[in-house]
Amino acid sequence: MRWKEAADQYCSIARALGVLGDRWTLLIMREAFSGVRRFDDFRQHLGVARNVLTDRLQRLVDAGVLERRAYQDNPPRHEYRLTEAGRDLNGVLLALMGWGDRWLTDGSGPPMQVVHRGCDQPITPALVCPDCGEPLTTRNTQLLAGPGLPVQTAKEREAEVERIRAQHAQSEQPSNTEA
Amino acid sequence: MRWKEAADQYCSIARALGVLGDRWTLLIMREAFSGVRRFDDFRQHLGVARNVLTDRLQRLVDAGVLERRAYQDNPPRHEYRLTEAGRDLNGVLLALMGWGDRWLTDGSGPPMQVVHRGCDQPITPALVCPDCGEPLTTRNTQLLAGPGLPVQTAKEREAEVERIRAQHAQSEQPSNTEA
DNA sequence: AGGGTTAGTTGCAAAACGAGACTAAATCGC
DNA sequence: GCGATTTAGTCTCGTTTTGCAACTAACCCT
Repeated sequence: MRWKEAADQYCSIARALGVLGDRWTLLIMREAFSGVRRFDDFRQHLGVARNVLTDRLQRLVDAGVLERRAYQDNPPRHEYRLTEAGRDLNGVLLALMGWGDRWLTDGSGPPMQVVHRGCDQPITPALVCPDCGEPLTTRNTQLLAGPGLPVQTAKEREAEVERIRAQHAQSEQPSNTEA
Repeated sequence: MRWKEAADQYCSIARALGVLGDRWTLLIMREAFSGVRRFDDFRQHLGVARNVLTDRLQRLVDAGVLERRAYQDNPPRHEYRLTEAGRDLNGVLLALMGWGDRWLTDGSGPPMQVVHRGCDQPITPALVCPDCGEPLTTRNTQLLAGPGLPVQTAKEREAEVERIRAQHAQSEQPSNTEA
């Protein structure tokens, strides 16, 4: 995959990563969420090289995640603001933060905490079924082909899943009572 | 930032991205979630270079997200399996997929759909407050310093947030009724 | 013995990145 | 009025990281 092809894949994760999937982009978004709008502030907070920052901001603007707008005319100066699509990345960032809190802690607790206005105390955001409110896990969810997946592709994937499932039989044999 | 420093930052997003934040890693995890365990299957599904895949798998094992275990002895062959930390990335991947579904669609609908066993119909996972069940947005949540953040760092950040908030006053002036 | 399978390693060329110098246009201090 | 400063970049160059293809290793099948 030569990375332009990300958008062509029949997978929203791949598409999303085509926009967001490099070392800096999601950190840039984190800064944007914390209110940063200006080139030099992004640069200093992150320590990212100028040319790289230029490139990433441009991509994010192209992807419709940030908006470049003038905040003064003389001399012309621009700032980068979250669009609605950008604001909608909230969930991705919270999910990442939660995972980091749970698995990459140094023992002193989370560096930052989410507070829900109204409840007014630290929470750990939960990913739930919008219908019944139950938390979603690997075991109680399933990924099925949607309308955006061509039938041919769906069939090929189904066959591949079958082939791989067959491998699992082999691995489970060595006296493993484990799931 | 020279990328070893990710783990040292007082930010769980940065820490998480220190493990997951490159072009391939989250795609590798997507494959792992779909049941893939073997080197050559990862390689063929993703089209990633062998040496890069070797490196990424090793990092994921070091990070405790995947586990490398033998599935046969003669010749020795290994497979890569999700650990509990790996399985817990479910939320991150679902968040990414949801965002991609909403903002990077080609008009034909989502390629894949989440089905909650029990409800048995396609859902869009929701990120909610675990206490009251209300959906979390940028506007009804707040990030505050947690116990893992040194007081000195917290103070510095507070001052910086203040400086940046001052910039916003300038931007809002040009006859913008917008929030 | 020859070919196939699986999980890599190695070497080399191409692309991406990092650091710092440099530019442009206007304002600030004096 | 003049040099320093601010902001948002661009340019250059040396280092890293990738991608690709060839090769290795250890075993199986026929």
